[in-house]
Amino acid sequence: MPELPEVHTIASDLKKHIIGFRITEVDIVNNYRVEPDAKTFKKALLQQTITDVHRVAKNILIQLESGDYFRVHLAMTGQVFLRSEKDIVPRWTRVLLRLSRNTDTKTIFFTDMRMFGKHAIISAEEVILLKKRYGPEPIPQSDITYEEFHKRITSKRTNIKNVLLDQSIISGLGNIYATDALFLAKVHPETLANKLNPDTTKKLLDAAKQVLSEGIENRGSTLSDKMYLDIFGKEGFHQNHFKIYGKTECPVCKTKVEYKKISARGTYFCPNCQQLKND
DNA sequence: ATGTTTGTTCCGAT
DNA sequence: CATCGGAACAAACA
Repeated sequence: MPELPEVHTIASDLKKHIIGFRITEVDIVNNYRVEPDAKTFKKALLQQTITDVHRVAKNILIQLESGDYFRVHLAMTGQVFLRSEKDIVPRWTRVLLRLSRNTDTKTIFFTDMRMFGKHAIISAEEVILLKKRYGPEPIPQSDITYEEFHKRITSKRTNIKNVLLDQSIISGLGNIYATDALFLAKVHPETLANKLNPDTTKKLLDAAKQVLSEGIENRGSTLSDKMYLDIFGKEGFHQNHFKIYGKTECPVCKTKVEYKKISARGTYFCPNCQQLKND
Protein backbone atom coordinates (compact mmCIF):
# COMPACT_ATOMS: atom_id res chain seq x y z
CA MET A 1 0.00 0.00 0.00
CA PRO A 2 1.26 3.51 -0.23
CA GLU A 3 4.60 3.94 1.49
CA LEU A 4 7.11 6.74 0.99
CA PRO A 5 7.91 6.05 -2.71
CA GLU A 6 4.25 5.86 -3.70
CA VAL A 7 3.31 9.02 -1.77
CA HIS A 8 6.40 10.75 -3.16
CA THR A 9 5.39 9.88 -6.73
CA ILE A 10 1.85 11.15 -6.20
CA ALA A 11 2.99 14.37 -4.49
CA SER A 12 5.65 15.22 -7.06
CA ASP A 13 3.32 14.52 -10.01
CA LEU A 14 0.62 16.66 -8.39
CA LYS A 15 3.14 19.44 -7.85
CA LYS A 16 3.88 19.47 -11.58
CA HIS A 17 0.23 19.68 -12.57
CA ILE A 18 -1.85 21.63 -10.07
CA ILE A 19 0.21 24.63 -8.92
CA GLY A 20 -1.51 27.86 -9.91
CA PHE A 21 -4.93 26.22 -10.23
CA ARG A 22 -7.86 27.63 -8.26
CA ILE A 23 -10.28 25.33 -6.44
CA THR A 24 -13.77 26.11 -7.77
CA GLU A 25 -15.76 23.25 -6.25
CA VAL A 26 -15.35 20.88 -3.31
CA ASP A 27 -17.47 17.75 -3.00
CA ILE A 28 -17.49 15.41 -0.03
CA VAL A 29 -19.18 12.15 -1.02
CA ASN A 30 -21.54 10.34 1.39
CA ASN A 31 -20.52 12.39 4.42
CA TYR A 32 -16.96 11.08 4.28
CA ARG A 33 -15.20 12.25 7.42
CA VAL A 34 -12.96 15.31 6.95
CA GLU A 35 -11.32 17.51 9.56
CA PRO A 36 -12.05 19.70 11.38
CA ASP A 37 -15.58 19.45 9.89
CA ALA A 38 -17.19 19.53 6.45
CA LYS A 39 -18.18 23.18 6.56
CA THR A 40 -14.77 24.49 7.66
CA PHE A 41 -13.08 22.10 5.23
CA LYS A 42 -15.03 23.38 2.23
CA LYS A 43 -14.65 27.01 3.20
CA ALA A 44 -10.88 26.64 3.61
CA LEU A 45 -10.51 25.15 0.12
CA LEU A 46 -13.03 27.03 -2.00
CA GLN A 47 -11.64 29.74 -4.27
CA GLN A 48 -8.11 29.11 -3.03
CA THR A 49 -5.21 28.93 -5.47
CA ILE A 50 -2.81 26.05 -4.95
CA THR A 51 0.68 27.41 -4.30
CA ASP A 52 2.69 24.24 -3.70
CA VAL A 53 2.59 20.50 -2.96
CA HIS A 54 4.82 18.77 -0.40
CA ARG A 55 5.34 15.35 1.09
CA VAL A 56 5.90 14.90 4.82
CA ALA A 57 6.47 11.25 5.73
CA LYS A 58 3.49 9.49 4.10
CA ASN A 59 1.38 12.67 4.01
CA ILE A 60 0.60 14.78 0.98
CA LEU A 61 0.36 18.49 1.81
CA ILE A 62 -1.35 20.76 -0.68
CA GLN A 63 -0.43 24.33 0.17
CA LEU A 64 -3.01 27.08 -0.35
CA GLU A 65 -2.58 30.80 -0.91
CA SER A 66 -4.21 31.40 2.49
CA GLY A 67 -1.21 29.73 4.12
CA ASP A 68 -3.25 26.72 5.20
CA TYR A 69 -2.59 23.19 4.00
CA PHE A 70 -4.79 20.36 2.81
CA ARG A 71 -3.33 17.27 4.43
CA VAL A 72 -4.07 13.88 2.86
CA HIS A 73 -2.98 10.61 4.41
CA LEU A 74 -3.83 7.69 2.13
CA ALA A 75 -3.49 5.02 4.85
CA MET A 76 -3.94 1.64 3.17
CA THR A 77 -6.36 2.14 0.33
CA GLY A 78 -6.29 5.83 -0.51
CA GLN A 79 -5.72 6.93 -4.10
CA VAL A 80 -5.46 10.27 -5.91
CA PHE A 81 -6.48 10.71 -9.53
CA LEU A 82 -6.11 13.83 -11.65
CA ARG A 83 -8.40 13.94 -14.68
CA SER A 84 -9.62 16.50 -17.13
CA GLU A 85 -12.93 14.79 -17.93
CA LYS A 86 -15.39 15.59 -15.20
CA ASP A 87 -18.09 13.00 -15.79
CA ILE A 88 -16.17 9.83 -14.96
CA VAL A 89 -16.04 9.47 -11.18
CA PRO A 90 -13.68 6.71 -10.02
CA ARG A 91 -14.96 3.99 -7.70
CA TRP A 92 -14.66 4.78 -3.96
CA THR A 93 -14.37 8.53 -4.52
CA ARG A 94 -14.76 10.31 -1.16
CA VAL A 95 -13.61 13.85 -1.93
CA LEU A 96 -13.23 15.70 -5.20
CA LEU A 97 -11.81 19.10 -6.09
CA ARG A 98 -12.62 20.91 -9.32
CA LEU A 99 -9.71 23.08 -10.44
CA SER A 100 -9.42 25.85 -12.93
CA ARG A 101 -6.72 28.08 -14.40
CA ASN A 102 -7.80 30.38 -17.21
CA THR A 103 -9.71 28.07 -19.56
CA ASP A 104 -8.03 24.92 -18.26
CA THR A 105 -10.07 22.72 -15.91
CA LYS A 106 -9.16 19.55 -14.03
CA THR A 107 -10.58 17.42 -11.24
CA ILE A 108 -8.72 15.71 -8.42
CA PHE A 109 -10.51 12.61 -7.10
CA PHE A 110 -9.52 11.29 -3.69
CA THR A 111 -10.69 7.69 -3.32
CA ASP A 112 -10.44 5.52 -0.23
CA MET A 113 -11.95 2.06 -0.35
CA ARG A 114 -11.61 1.23 3.34
CA MET A 115 -11.87 4.78 4.63
CA PHE A 116 -8.88 4.69 6.96
CA GLY A 117 -7.38 7.75 5.33
CA LYS A 118 -7.30 11.25 6.70
CA HIS A 119 -8.31 14.44 4.94
CA ALA A 120 -7.78 17.60 6.96
CA ILE A 121 -7.22 21.31 6.73
CA ILE A 122 -4.28 22.30 8.90
CA SER A 123 -2.43 25.53 9.61
CA ALA A 124 1.28 26.19 9.05
CA GLU A 125 1.81 25.74 12.81
CA GLU A 126 0.14 22.36 12.66
CA VAL A 127 2.48 21.35 9.83
CA ILE A 128 5.41 22.02 12.18
CA LEU A 129 3.74 19.85 14.83
CA LEU A 130 3.02 17.15 12.25
CA LYS A 131 6.69 17.01 11.25
CA LYS A 132 7.67 16.70 14.91
CA ARG A 133 5.55 13.57 15.28
CA TYR A 134 7.71 11.80 12.72
CA GLY A 135 11.26 10.53 12.81
CA PRO A 136 13.83 11.77 10.28
CA GLU A 137 13.24 11.45 6.53
CA PRO A 138 15.67 8.87 5.12
CA ILE A 139 15.59 10.35 1.60
CA PRO A 140 16.06 12.21 -0.62
CA GLN A 141 18.23 14.53 1.48
CA SER A 142 18.80 12.48 4.56
CA ASP A 143 19.21 14.61 7.64
CA ILE A 144 20.12 11.63 9.81
CA THR A 145 23.60 10.41 10.69
CA TYR A 146 24.52 6.75 11.24
CA GLU A 147 25.15 7.56 14.91
CA GLU A 148 21.73 9.14 15.37
CA PHE A 149 20.03 6.26 13.53
CA HIS A 150 21.85 3.72 15.71
CA LYS A 151 20.74 5.55 18.84
CA ARG A 152 17.12 5.70 17.72
CA ILE A 153 16.98 2.05 16.64
CA THR A 154 18.59 0.62 19.75
CA SER A 155 16.35 2.67 22.05
CA LYS A 156 13.58 0.16 21.37
CA ARG A 157 13.17 -3.23 22.98
CA THR A 158 11.00 -4.82 20.34
CA ASN A 159 12.11 -6.61 17.15
CA ILE A 160 13.76 -4.65 14.35
CA LYS A 161 10.88 -5.15 11.91
CA ASN A 162 8.53 -3.35 14.31
CA VAL A 163 11.03 -0.56 14.86
CA LEU A 164 11.47 0.09 11.14
CA LEU A 165 7.69 0.41 10.82
CA ASP A 166 7.57 2.88 13.72
CA GLN A 167 7.16 6.25 11.99
CA SER A 168 8.41 8.13 15.05
CA ILE A 169 11.80 6.38 14.73
CA ILE A 170 12.29 6.74 10.98
CA SER A 171 9.59 7.89 8.58
CA GLY A 172 8.54 6.42 5.27
CA LEU A 173 9.02 2.66 5.55
CA GLY A 174 5.98 0.41 5.36
CA ASN A 175 5.72 -3.36 5.24
CA ILE A 176 7.18 -3.92 1.78
CA TYR A 177 10.18 -1.61 1.94
CA ALA A 178 10.99 -2.58 5.56
CA THR A 179 10.95 -6.26 4.52
CA ASP A 180 13.29 -5.60 1.59
CA ALA A 181 15.62 -3.35 3.61
CA LEU A 182 16.07 -6.10 6.20
CA PHE A 183 16.93 -8.57 3.46
CA LEU A 184 19.49 -6.23 1.84
CA ALA A 185 21.13 -5.61 5.21
CA LYS A 186 21.03 -9.38 5.99
CA VAL A 187 19.18 -8.80 9.25
CA HIS A 188 16.60 -11.28 10.56
CA PRO A 189 13.32 -9.39 11.09
CA GLU A 190 12.94 -10.77 14.62
CA THR A 191 16.33 -9.55 15.78
CA LEU A 192 15.89 -7.49 18.93
CA ALA A 193 16.59 -3.91 17.96
CA ASN A 194 18.68 -3.14 21.03
CA LYS A 195 21.05 -6.01 20.19
CA LEU A 196 22.13 -4.47 16.89
CA ASN A 197 25.69 -3.16 16.61
CA PRO A 198 26.65 0.12 14.86
CA ASP A 199 27.95 -1.74 11.82
CA THR A 200 24.59 -3.45 11.33
CA THR A 201 22.46 -0.34 11.86
CA LYS A 202 24.68 1.45 9.32
CA LYS A 203 23.95 -1.32 6.81
CA LEU A 204 20.25 -1.03 7.63
CA LEU A 205 20.12 2.70 7.05
CA ASP A 206 21.96 2.32 3.74
CA ALA A 207 19.58 -0.50 2.75
CA ALA A 208 16.51 1.55 3.69
CA LYS A 209 17.74 4.47 1.61
CA GLN A 210 18.47 2.17 -1.30
CA VAL A 211 15.08 0.44 -1.40
CA LEU A 212 13.20 3.72 -0.99
CA SER A 213 15.27 5.41 -3.72
CA GLU A 214 14.72 2.49 -6.07
CA GLY A 215 11.04 2.59 -5.23
CA ILE A 216 10.90 6.23 -6.28
CA GLU A 217 12.89 5.58 -9.47
CA ASN A 218 10.38 2.86 -10.33
CA ARG A 219 7.39 5.08 -9.52
CA GLY A 220 6.20 2.92 -6.64
CA SER A 221 4.91 -0.64 -6.25
CA THR A 222 1.59 -1.83 -7.65
CA LEU A 223 0.47 -5.20 -6.29
CA SER A 224 -2.23 -7.42 -7.78
CA ASP A 225 -4.95 -5.54 -5.89
CA LYS A 226 -4.05 -2.42 -7.94
CA MET A 227 -4.59 -0.25 -4.88
CA TYR A 228 -1.60 1.88 -5.77
CA LEU A 229 -1.83 3.72 -9.07
CA ASP A 230 -0.30 7.08 -9.92
CA ILE A 231 -2.44 10.21 -10.44
CA PHE A 232 -2.90 9.26 -14.10
CA GLY A 233 -4.09 5.76 -13.19
CA LYS A 234 -0.81 4.11 -14.26
CA GLU A 235 0.85 1.29 -12.35
CA GLY A 236 4.29 1.56 -10.74
CA PHE A 237 7.18 -0.75 -11.68
CA HIS A 238 8.93 -1.44 -8.42
CA GLN A 239 7.00 -4.70 -7.87
CA ASN A 240 9.28 -6.10 -10.57
CA HIS A 241 12.31 -5.20 -8.48
CA PHE A 242 11.43 -6.54 -5.03
CA LYS A 243 14.41 -8.13 -3.25
CA ILE A 244 12.59 -10.71 -1.13
CA TYR A 245 9.00 -9.46 -0.68
CA GLY A 246 6.58 -11.98 -2.22
CA LYS A 247 9.36 -14.34 -3.34
CA THR A 248 9.48 -18.09 -2.78
CA GLU A 249 13.22 -18.57 -3.32
CA CYS A 250 16.12 -16.42 -2.09
CA PRO A 251 17.62 -14.56 -5.08
CA VAL A 252 21.08 -14.82 -3.49
CA CYS A 253 21.37 -18.41 -2.18
CA LYS A 254 18.20 -20.08 -3.56
CA THR A 255 17.09 -21.13 -0.07
CA LYS A 256 13.32 -21.43 0.34
CA VAL A 257 12.03 -18.09 1.60
CA GLU A 258 10.25 -18.13 4.94
CA TYR A 259 6.94 -16.30 5.35
CA LYS A 260 5.82 -15.37 8.79
CA LYS A 261 3.41 -12.95 10.41
CA ILE A 262 5.37 -10.55 12.56
CA SER A 263 3.08 -8.24 14.52
CA ALA A 264 0.31 -9.27 12.13
CA ARG A 265 2.31 -8.12 9.08
CA GLY A 266 3.31 -10.61 6.41
CA THR A 267 7.09 -10.83 6.47
CA TYR A 268 9.36 -12.61 4.00
CA PHE A 269 12.95 -13.44 4.83
CA CYS A 270 15.73 -15.81 3.86
CA PRO A 271 16.56 -18.01 6.87
CA ASN A 272 20.06 -18.51 5.47
CA CYS A 273 21.03 -14.94 4.57
CA GLN A 274 19.20 -13.37 7.50
CA GLN A 275 20.19 -15.39 10.54
CA LEU A 276 18.80 -14.58 13.95
CA LYS A 277 21.45 -13.27 16.34
CA ASN A 278 19.72 -12.66 19.66
CA ASP A 279 22.51 -14.40 21.71
C1' DA B 1 -18.64 -17.80 4.34
C1' DT B 2 -14.80 -16.75 6.35
C1' DG B 3 -9.94 -15.45 6.35
C1' DT B 4 -6.69 -12.17 4.55
C1' DT B 5 -5.11 -7.71 3.55
C1' DT B 6 -2.24 -3.19 6.37
C1' DG B 7 -1.15 2.26 8.44
C1' DT B 8 -2.28 4.18 12.31
C1' DT B 9 -4.37 4.78 16.76
C1' DC B 10 -5.96 3.33 20.95
C1' DC B 11 -6.06 0.47 25.01
C1' DG B 12 -4.77 -2.98 28.21
C1' DA B 13 -0.80 -5.40 29.99
C1' DT B 14 3.80 -5.46 31.50
C1' DC C 1 5.18 5.93 34.29
C1' DA C 2 6.94 4.39 30.09
C1' DT C 3 6.86 1.05 26.78
C1' DC C 4 5.16 -2.72 24.11
C1' DG C 5 1.84 -5.97 21.84
C1' DG C 6 -2.22 -6.51 19.83
C1' DA C 7 -6.99 -5.30 18.74
C1' DA C 8 -9.72 -2.25 16.16
C1' DC C 9 -10.94 0.24 12.25
C1' DA C 10 -13.70 -0.79 6.95
C1' DA C 11 -14.42 -3.03 2.80
C1' DA C 12 -13.37 -6.04 -1.01
C1' DC C 13 -11.67 -10.11 -2.67
C1' DA C 14 -10.58 -15.22 -3.00
